[in-house]
Amino acid sequence: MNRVRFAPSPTGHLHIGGARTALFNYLFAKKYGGTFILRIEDTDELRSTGESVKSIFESMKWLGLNWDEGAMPDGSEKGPFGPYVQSAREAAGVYKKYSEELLKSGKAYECYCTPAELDEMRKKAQLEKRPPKYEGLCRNLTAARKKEFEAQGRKPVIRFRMPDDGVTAWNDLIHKDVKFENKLLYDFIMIKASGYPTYNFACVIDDHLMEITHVIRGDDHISNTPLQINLYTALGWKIPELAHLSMILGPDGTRLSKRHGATSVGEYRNQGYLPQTMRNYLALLGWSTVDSQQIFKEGELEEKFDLKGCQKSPAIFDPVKLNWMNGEYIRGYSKEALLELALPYIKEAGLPVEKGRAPLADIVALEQEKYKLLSEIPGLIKFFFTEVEYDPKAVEKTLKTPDAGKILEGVKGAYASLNVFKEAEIEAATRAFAKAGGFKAGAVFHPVRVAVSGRTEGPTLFRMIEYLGREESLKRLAHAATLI
RNA sequence: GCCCCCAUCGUCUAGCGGUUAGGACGCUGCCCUUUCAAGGCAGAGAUCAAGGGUUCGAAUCCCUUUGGGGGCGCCA
Repeated sequence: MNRVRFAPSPTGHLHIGGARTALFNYLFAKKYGGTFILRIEDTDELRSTGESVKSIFESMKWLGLNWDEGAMPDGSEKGPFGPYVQSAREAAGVYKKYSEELLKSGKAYECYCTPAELDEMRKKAQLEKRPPKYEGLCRNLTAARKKEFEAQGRKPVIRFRMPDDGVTAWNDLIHKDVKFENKLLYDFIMIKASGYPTYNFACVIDDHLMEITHVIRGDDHISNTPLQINLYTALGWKIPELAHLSMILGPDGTRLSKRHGATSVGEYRNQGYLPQTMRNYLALLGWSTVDSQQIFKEGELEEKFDLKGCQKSPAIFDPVKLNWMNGEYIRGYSKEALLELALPYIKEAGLPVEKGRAPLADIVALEQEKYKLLSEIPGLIKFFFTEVEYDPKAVEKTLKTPDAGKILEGVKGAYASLNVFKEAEIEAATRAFAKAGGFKAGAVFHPVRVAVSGRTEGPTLFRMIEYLGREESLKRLAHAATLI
C-alpha cells in the first residue's frame, strides 16, 4: 500500500508550486489506491502562522485535494500516525528521542558555534573559494570544552555527523541516477538551539514514522536529499522511493514569484478560475500522457496519472493557456450551474439584477462562450441592468452616420407596434423595416446594437433585445438618437 | 565560487536507434455569422542548444561546451 504526503510549511498561502506538488501526490495516491497524508511542517517558529494553515486547508479543499490522513481543518486529526503537526510532535518528544539516540551513538554531536561565528566562517570560505560548508569545528569537543561554552551561556545545536568520504546516490523515480560526493555534504543541524527540529531532520523522522513509501516533492529539494539519505542510513531505516518534480517558472524563465502576478491558489480562485481548470492545467505542467491529452474529465486524471509521464525539465507557467482552459470548462456548464458560479461575482459587483426582465440565468448564459474568467461576467452583462455606457468609438462608427437617425426612429416604431415581443418577432420586424427602407440588414443591426447596449460586440442581437424588454429597448433607442 | 539538475516549434509537450519530428495553447487565413466569441477547415512555426564521437543509421546512446534553473540557512 502506497503512502504519500504533502507537507507544506504554513508560512503563507498555498502557492502554485505547492498546489502542483500536492496535486501530484494526491493523484499518485488515487491512481494506486494509496493513502494521501497532509502533514503541517511548522518548525519555523518565526514564520509559521495559524492563518496560513487555515488558508492552505481552504485552498486544498477548493482544489478537491482531500486527504485521507492528517491535520484536519476543524483542528482534529485523522489517522493512526498523529500528531500530524510537527510542533505537536516536537512537544510530544518525537524528535528528541532520535536526536538523543544519534548523539549517544556518536552519529550526531553538539555544536556551540553561534550564528554570527558561522556567518563569519561562511564568508571566509567564500573568500578563499572553498565550499561554504560547516567544517565540523565542534565535532570532537571535550567535556571540559563543552562546559566552558555552557558557562559562556552558549546553547548548543545538534548536528549530524556526515560521512567524510564515499558517495550518496539514489535512483530517483523521475531523474534516474543522482549522486553526490559525501565530502561535499555538510554536518547539517538536526535540532536548533531552541530545541526545535529543522526541516531535514523532522522530515526524515516523520516520513519514516508515518510509513511514507514515496516522497514526491519539488526538485529544489534534490540537494537536501543526500543529507536525508545519510540520516536514514544512520538510523538504520529504509529509504522511501524518491521522486523530484521539476520547478514551475514564470514567463521570463525565472522562478515563479510575486512579480509574475498571482502566485497563490486563492488569488486564482478570486479571479474566477475553476478548480477543475487549476487541477487540469497544473497536472499538465510537468506531466503528460503519450497522446498529449489536454482536457481531462472528472476522475480521468486520477486514472491516467503516472510518475513515468513526469518531465525532468522545468515548465513555464502560461496564463494564456490557463485562460483558454478555464473557458473550456466554463462552456461545459448548464446555464443554471453557470449562474451559481457567477452569482458571487455579480453580487460583488453590486449589479441591480432585480431590475432585469429576463431570468438572470438566461442573461448570463447569453455570452457563455465568451467568458474566460468568472470575474469578467458582471462587466459583460452589466448593460442589462444599468444605464448604458456608450463606447465613444462605437457611437462614432455606427451612430454618427447619415441614416442612423432614420434607422433608430424606424426600428423604434416597428418595435412599439409589435404584438409579441420575442426574439423571432423582433428579428422579423427589424428585417422588414430594413427591407422597406432599402437598407442592408447589417446597416440596421449595427446601430441598433450600439443603441441598446453601447457596444459593437455582444450577444446575439434579438434575444438580447427580448431580454431587455420592450420598454427599456424603446427608451434606449430614443436616448441613442440624441447622441447622433 | 562550489555542488546538483535540466535542454524538441514562442509556450506546455509526444518521441525512447530508422517518423513527412505528432498533439495542445497562441498566431495567420478561410468558412459559419447581425457583432464579438465559440465551432469547423487550412496554414506558418522545431537545421531536436552547439560541437565532437559510437553506429549502416541518432532528437533518441557517450563526451565537451554553452545556456537556463536549483542548492550551498539555527527557512522549508
